[in-house]
Amino acid sequence: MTERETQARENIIRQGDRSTQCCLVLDGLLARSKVLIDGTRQILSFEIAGDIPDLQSLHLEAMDHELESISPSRIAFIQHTVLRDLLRFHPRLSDILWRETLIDAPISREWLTNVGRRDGVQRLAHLVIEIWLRLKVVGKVNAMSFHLPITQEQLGDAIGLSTVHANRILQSLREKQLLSWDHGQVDILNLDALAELALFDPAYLHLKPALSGFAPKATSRT
Amino acid sequence: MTERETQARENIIRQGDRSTQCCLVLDGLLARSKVLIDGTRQILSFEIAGDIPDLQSLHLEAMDHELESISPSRIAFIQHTVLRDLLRFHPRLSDILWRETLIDAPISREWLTNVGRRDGVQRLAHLVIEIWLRLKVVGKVNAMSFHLPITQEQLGDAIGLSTVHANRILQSLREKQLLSWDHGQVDILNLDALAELALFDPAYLHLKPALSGFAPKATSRT
DNA sequence: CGACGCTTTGACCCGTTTCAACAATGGTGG
DNA sequence: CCACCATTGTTGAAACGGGTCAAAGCGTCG
Repeated sequence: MTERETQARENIIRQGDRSTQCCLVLDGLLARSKVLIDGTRQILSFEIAGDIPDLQSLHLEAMDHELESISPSRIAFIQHTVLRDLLRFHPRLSDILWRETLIDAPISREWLTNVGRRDGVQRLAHLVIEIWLRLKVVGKVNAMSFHLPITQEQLGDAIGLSTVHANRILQSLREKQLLSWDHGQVDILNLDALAELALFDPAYLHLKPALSGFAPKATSRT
Repeated sequence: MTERETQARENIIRQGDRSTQCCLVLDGLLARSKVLIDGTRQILSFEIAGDIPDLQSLHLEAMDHELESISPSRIAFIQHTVLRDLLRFHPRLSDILWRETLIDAPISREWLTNVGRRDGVQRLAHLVIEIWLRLKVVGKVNAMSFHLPITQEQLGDAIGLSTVHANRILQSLREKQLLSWDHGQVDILNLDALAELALFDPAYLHLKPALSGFAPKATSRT
C-alpha cells in the first residue's frame, strides 16, 4: 500500500487502463469522466474522502472512463493481490466492498435521471444537495457550507450543460437566495426550497438512516 | 426458486421495496426506471434474457427504482437466503456475481454520457447499437435485425427526449437509410455509419473480446 | 363498427448553445 | 513591483434543438 499527493487536474487513471491496484481517496476531490471523440466531456461522479473510485477494477479488466483530480488530493493505492488475499480470509469484508461498489450504479442512475429529466436549475440544485449530503457523512461540511473547488466548466460537464449556461443557472439560484457559490465555497441558503425544487430524494445514496439527517419535504407525502 | 410469466407493462419491483429475492430474466424485455414526483419518467436500462436486474438487492436495503416488464416475459426468482448459502460455499460464484453487478454502473454511466453529451440522433443510434450488441451476445439477433417492442414514448423516456421528438429522430434515421424500425422490429441498415454517428465504443459493456465481434471504426484510430 | 393505443404532423414557444467580447483574478518572469 | 499571460467568470445577441399542445392518421381487437 502506497500513498501519494496529487496536484490539481492530474490524471490518475486513463480509459483503457488495466489496473493492478485500487485507489482510496484520503482527502481532496477527484472526478470520473468520459471524453468523447469530439472532445466533449461528461463528468460521471465526484469522489470525496473515503471513496474507492476504481474498486471495480478488481473484477473488470479495463477502465471505461478517466479518473482525474480536481483539486490537490491525497490518495492511497492498494494492490489487487493484497486486497484479494484479504478478501479470501475475510468474507465479511468481501460483502462490505461488494456493497461499496454497488452504490456506484444508483448514483449514476440518479445522475442519468437528473440530466435526462430535469431542467438546468433543478440539475444544479440536485448536484449541490448530493455533494452536501455526501460530504456531511464524512464530516466535511460546516453546517450548510462546504468547499467544492470546481470551475463552471466542470460544473457544466457534470450536469450536461454548457459553461455559459451553467453560469447563468448559478446566477439564477443566487438571485433566488437559494445558495451562494464563491471561489468554490458553496453555501446552501435554503435547503428545503432547494430540495423541493430539485425533486431531491436521498434514497439513491443508500445512507444509513441515522447518517442522512435529512428528510426532504418534497417526497415525504408519497 | 420460482418461475413466473408476466404480461406487458407489469410492475415487478417498486421503488422502496425491500426484496428478499432476486429475479433473473429468462425471456422477454424489462426496464428499470425512475419516476419523478412530477410524473416524468427516465428509463435507466433495458433488461434482457440472462440479466439479473435486482442483484443489488442482495446488499442494498431498498430498491431505488422501478422494475417493469415491457413485453410479456418469463422471469425466475431466487431467494436471497438460498443465494447467500450458495455464495458461502462457492467463493468463485461470489466473484462472478459481483462482476455481474459491477457492469450495471458502466452502462448507467454510458447512458449518462449519452443523455448529457450527445444530441437526439446520436442518442438513438447509440441505444440501438447497445441493444443489438447485448442481444447478439445472448443469441437473440438475426444478423442485423432484432425485436425491441417498445413504444416511442418509452424510447423517449430512455434517451431523455419527448415522445414527439423521439418520433422525429426515428424518421430522420430512417430517411438516412441507417435503420428501419417497424412495430418493434429493428433493422440496422448501416452499422458502421450508425456507430460512427453515435461515437459508439463498446468497451463499457465489458464483453469478452470474442463475444463482441464488433470493432467500431470510429474509435479504432485513437 | 367503435374504441383505444400508438404514430405522425404542424405550429409555436422556450431552454440551451454558440460565438464573441470583456472583466476579474492570479501567477510568472523580468 | 509591474507588465504580461493564462484561467475563469460574466454578458449580450442570434440561432437552434427540442418541448408542448392539439389534432389527425392508423391498426388492432372486442
